[in-house]
Amino acid sequence: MSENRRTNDPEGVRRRIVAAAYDAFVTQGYLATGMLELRERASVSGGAMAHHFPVKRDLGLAVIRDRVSEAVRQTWIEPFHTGTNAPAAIDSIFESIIGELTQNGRVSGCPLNNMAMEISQHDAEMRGAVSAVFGAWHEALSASFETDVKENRARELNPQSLATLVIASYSGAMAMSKARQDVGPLIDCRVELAALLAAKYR
Amino acid sequence: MSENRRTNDPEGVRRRIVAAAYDAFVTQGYLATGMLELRERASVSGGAMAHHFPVKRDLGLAVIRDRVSEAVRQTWIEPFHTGTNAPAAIDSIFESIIGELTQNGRVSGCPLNNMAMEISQHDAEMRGAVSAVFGAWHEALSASFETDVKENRARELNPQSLATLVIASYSGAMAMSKARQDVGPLIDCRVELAALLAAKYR
DNA sequence: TCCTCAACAGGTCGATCATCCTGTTTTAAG
DNA sequence: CTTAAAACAGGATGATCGACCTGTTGAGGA
Repeated sequence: MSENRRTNDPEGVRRRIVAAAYDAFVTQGYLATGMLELRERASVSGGAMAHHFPVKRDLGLAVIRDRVSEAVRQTWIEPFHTGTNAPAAIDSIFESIIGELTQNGRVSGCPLNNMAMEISQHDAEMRGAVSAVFGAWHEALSASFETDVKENRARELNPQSLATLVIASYSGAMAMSKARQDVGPLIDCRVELAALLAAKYR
Repeated sequence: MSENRRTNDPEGVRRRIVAAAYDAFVTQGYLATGMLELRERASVSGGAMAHHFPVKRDLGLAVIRDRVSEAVRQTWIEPFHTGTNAPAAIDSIFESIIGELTQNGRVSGCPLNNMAMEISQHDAEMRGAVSAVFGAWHEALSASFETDVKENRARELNPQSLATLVIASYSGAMAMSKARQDVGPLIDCRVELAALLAAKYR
């Protein structure tokens, strides 16, 4: 009956906060984003914020575990379950990411890498959460390489170290592209990785 | 005659501030380091700090232009002027960095990459300074590759994109090593890059 | 010697930060 | 229906941030 009935939607409020925090952390950084700004972005009161995330650190952990890991999974793990071989999937991922960055005009960087660089020396638990996402990413890639070796699509190939190279070159290229605000480094790495993988897959 | 005679050493004070800021920015990050903390680290008064660096941004620019660029030059550009070919120099650089990180026990990351990730979306001028260092780095590497091609030590090689791959994979591997606090990713990339370059240089 | 300004000392300022507090409303168990 | 706890509202709080202020001391040119 009362008009301004109080919202009582725990999961929804929590999701709104985490979503707003993910956007802000990825585009501006963790430290550069204040809790007050997040309250406004998510349209929640101080009481609601304190209830769901008493300290900022908890929110950082939730963003990594819920959103960042999901983003990595969708863009870098899911494509390897479509049946194609690893080089084709990798090239397709680079292509779509370069396309997205080109059309929206600015490079905000790899979400995982952004979080990793800023927090890994401050908080051991957040560093662990970031490390776990890197681990899952690396595992998916190396498993894909290993499958290709077992099914004789490739040979003379170390799945572990090659997966590391792919992840590292992507992360580094994204960092360079972010610093230059230009997708050139990503394009270069796409070409070089494609040539490198083609050599191993023939 | 007076005992606590005031120090009057502009260059010295400035160098102490920039040195302290470089250490702090690289190990903790730019935003995580306060001006008060830097005053204490460099043992300078608020007046001296305000005189040399009225705003924090000026200090960030000085650190990038004086220290970060010099660090990149010493570790990643100087070795290519010793006469050896590019792959040998690159492998040697990886070896020494891995050795240093292993013996001092912790991974604080690539100074350039640390600064780049944190500030490139906040300040256009600092982003430009970071971008210039990346540019010098890339130019030195690609010039070294080009020399090797001209003198028939290598062929079928794109100096530009290959240089990007080397820088990106190093930066990315350093980011991963920092997140995991383990030099494994750097070792993997060293091995993979050595094999890749060996194939192009035979 | 006088004088000007860079160099430095020490403290202060408002703003913003993350966190916490009291009080009220909703939910759900008993 | 009662009641305890979760969910939320709307501030308040001390700490810390970057920036700045007035005053003093040094160096160097006229």
